Amino acid sequence: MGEARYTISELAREFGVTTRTIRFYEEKGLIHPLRQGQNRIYTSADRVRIKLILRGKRIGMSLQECADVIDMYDPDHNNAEQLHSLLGTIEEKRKALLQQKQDIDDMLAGLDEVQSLCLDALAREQEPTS
Amino acid sequence: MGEARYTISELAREFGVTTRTIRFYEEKGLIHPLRQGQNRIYTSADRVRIKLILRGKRIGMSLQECADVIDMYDPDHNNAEQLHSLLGTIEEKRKALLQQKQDIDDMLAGLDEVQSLCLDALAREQEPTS
DNA sequence: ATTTACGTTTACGTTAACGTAAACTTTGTG
DNA sequence: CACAAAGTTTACGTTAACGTAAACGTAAAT
Repeated sequence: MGEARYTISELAREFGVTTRTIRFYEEKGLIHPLRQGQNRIYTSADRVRIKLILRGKRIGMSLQECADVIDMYDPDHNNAEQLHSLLGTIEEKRKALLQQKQDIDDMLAGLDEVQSLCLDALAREQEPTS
Repeated sequence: MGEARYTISELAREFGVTTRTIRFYEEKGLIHPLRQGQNRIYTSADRVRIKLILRGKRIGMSLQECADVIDMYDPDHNNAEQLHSLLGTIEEKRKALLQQKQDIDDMLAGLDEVQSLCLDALAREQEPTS
C-alpha cells in the first residue's frame, strides 16, 4: 500500500466534477493537496474529504457546513473545553439531520399519494367500464 | 370555516421569514396571493405552499425544485402523456430522496463515532486510574 | 519541432436567494 | 391633524459556488 496518489483530473472524473471545483475546495481550505513541482498531487485522505464534501452537498449543506463536519473528524480538540463544545455541536447536527429525515419521509409520503392519484386517473382513462 | 385569510406579516412571523422572502416567492411564481386593493391577502392554500417550500429548502432543494414538486400536487395534468411523464418524475425524485436518506444515515453514523471518541477522551482525562 | 494533453494562475462573469434602502400609500389612534 | 404601523413598488447590493476564458508551463507523442 504505497499510499495512493491521484491527479486532479483523475479525481474530477471519478466524482463527476470539474477540476475547477476541486481547486475551489482547496481555495476554501477544505483540502490541502501536496505539490509535485507546480502540480497538485492528492492523497487518499484528500480523496475521502472530497467524498465527504460531495455527500454533504447532496443533503443541502453549504461548503462551510461541510468543512465544520469534516473538522469534527480531525484531532484538533485537545482540552476538555473543546471536547464539550464538540459534543454540543454534534447534538445540534444530529437534530438537524433527524429533522431532515422527517422532511424527506413527509415528502416521500406525498409522492406516494400523487402517484396513486396518477395511476387511478390512468386506469379510469383506459377502461371507462361504466 | 370561512376560508382563513392571512396578511403577509402574519405568515412571515409564523414561519420565521421576512416579508421580502414571501414576496420573492410570489415573484418567482411559487405562490399567488389574492389582492385586497393593493394589499396581498393569503389563503390557507398559499400558507400550505409556503410550508412546502420551506420544507423543501430544509432538505436542500432549490426554489425551482420546490416549485416542481408542488406542481405535482396540482391538477394540471389531464392527458395520459402528462400522467406518464409525471410518474417518471416521481420515480426520479423518490430515488434522489432515498439517496439523501442514505447520506444522512451515513453522516449520523459518523457523528456517533466521533461522539464516542469524545466521550472516551473525556473519561480518560477525568480519571487517570493507571 | 510542433501538436496534444494536462497542468498552472489570475481574473472576470453568472445564478440563486434573498437583504437593504428609498420613496410612497393607506389605515387606525391619540 | 399628526404620526405611527403595516402595506406597497422599484432598484441596487451581497454571498455562495462555481463557470469560463486568457495566458502560460511541461511533457509525451508524432
